[in-house]
Amino acid sequence: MLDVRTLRNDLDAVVEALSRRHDPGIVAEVRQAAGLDVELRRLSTERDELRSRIRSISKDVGSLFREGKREEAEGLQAESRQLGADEKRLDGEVAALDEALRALLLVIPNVPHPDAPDGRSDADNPVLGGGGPDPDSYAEHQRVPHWEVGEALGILDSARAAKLSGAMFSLLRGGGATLSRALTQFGLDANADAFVEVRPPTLVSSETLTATGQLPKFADDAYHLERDDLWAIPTGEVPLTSMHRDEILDAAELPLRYMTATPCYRREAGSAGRDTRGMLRSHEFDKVEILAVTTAEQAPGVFEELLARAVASVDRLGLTWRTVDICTGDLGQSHHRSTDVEVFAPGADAWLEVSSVSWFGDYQARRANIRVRPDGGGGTALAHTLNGSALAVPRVWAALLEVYRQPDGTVAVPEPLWGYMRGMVAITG
RNA sequence: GGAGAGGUGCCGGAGUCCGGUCGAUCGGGCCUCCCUGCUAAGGAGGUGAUGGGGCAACCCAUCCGUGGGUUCGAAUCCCACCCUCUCCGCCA
Repeated sequence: MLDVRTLRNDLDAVVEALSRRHDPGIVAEVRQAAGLDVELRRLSTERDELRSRIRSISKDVGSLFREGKREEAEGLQAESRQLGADEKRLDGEVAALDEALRALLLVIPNVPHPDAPDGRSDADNPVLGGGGPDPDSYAEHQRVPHWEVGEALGILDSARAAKLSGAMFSLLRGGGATLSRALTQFGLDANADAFVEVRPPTLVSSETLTATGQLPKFADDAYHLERDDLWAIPTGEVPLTSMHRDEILDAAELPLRYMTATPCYRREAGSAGRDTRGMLRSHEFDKVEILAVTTAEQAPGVFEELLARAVASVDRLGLTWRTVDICTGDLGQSHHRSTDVEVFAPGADAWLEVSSVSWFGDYQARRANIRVRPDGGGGTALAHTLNGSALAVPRVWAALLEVYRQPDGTVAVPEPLWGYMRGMVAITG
């Protein structure tokens, strides 16, 4: 959520920044919010003045009664009753305005970072760099899509997954299941030097899902358990960010770094028919997430660190990777600046997004009310939050199946994973 | 799921029966200063958040789990809900 005060003090700058998202509706919402804010302050000042008078009259009533001046006190009571009626009416108006303003602020997206490249869609995202084998260097036997490789080896069973839960769920077995778990462990171990492992709840309250920005705007994308009013998390970012909700942190203890391996649940409401084959898009998948809570000053450096870590893991696995700078039109609602990491899947002949490293500025911290007390003491400031996938298990799993497919149809296990595979160095079905 | 106890400031803990001078006693912690070879002990003062206004000193409002209600006035009375703890039940 944006700071209303920036709308108040420099509306033009906010409008200019948000217009880079190339969505005219947003600008209209911002202007509307600025108008509500003016009205809200006018009315709440009026209300506060009334309250102040009521309080002072009430004090007088108390002392008059004690002095036995009953009649005088009753006169004041009548006056205060009158003021009370006005106060109640005004307070109702203020509450309604406040709610309207908050509702609007919750759907207005974050301002893009000045360095975020301008663009309208993912087609405009510039490639920043890359590594690993040349995408053209892959041999014929590696150009088989993972869903065929997996089904042939009997380690991916989409039919049975559909029997249990419907389309877009996956069921892994044997070496496929082990490989998936190995990737999770590998992703955690790669970051354990600097990140505290957390095993959070994966069913969370509406409040928690609002803090990170999924609610209210993207309710259709998440699974909701109505009876208990709980939501299945779409990413580990959700519980990790809310861990410090409504807390004031000491600047000296920042940055806080957390990592978590969780299942992620997504309804994929707008993606029916896209990537329906294999492991590329699924209602439930595993992911290792890394996250940091920082001061504003620390944020840019930590952003680079998270990105470097996301890249390091796929690079160690021997995959072809590239980083993509997310342009203003493709930036997520809460994102201030984002870089994606993609790996090349020679069988599917596609670049797969395996990580999105994002800096949220104070946008999430304002929703979540995560504050920082500066080193020398003094007033609090909002924290900055950043996160990224350290390892999105199914897509890396998919790329590995294709890249490491041998001419005989078996899949070699890359060396960094050997220790997690119970001695398996190849998946032979 | 059943029964009971409880949620107050950075922490502990009063206040709630009997509404007013209670943003809140007291203690601890923390900060500044004084005293003292150092440290400890001792003494004095200070110490919340949020919103609004003001160049500033400062002023106004809100906050005692949350939301309603009663009242001139609510931490205190009434209603609903949430959470924590203890015991019982159930259970990976």
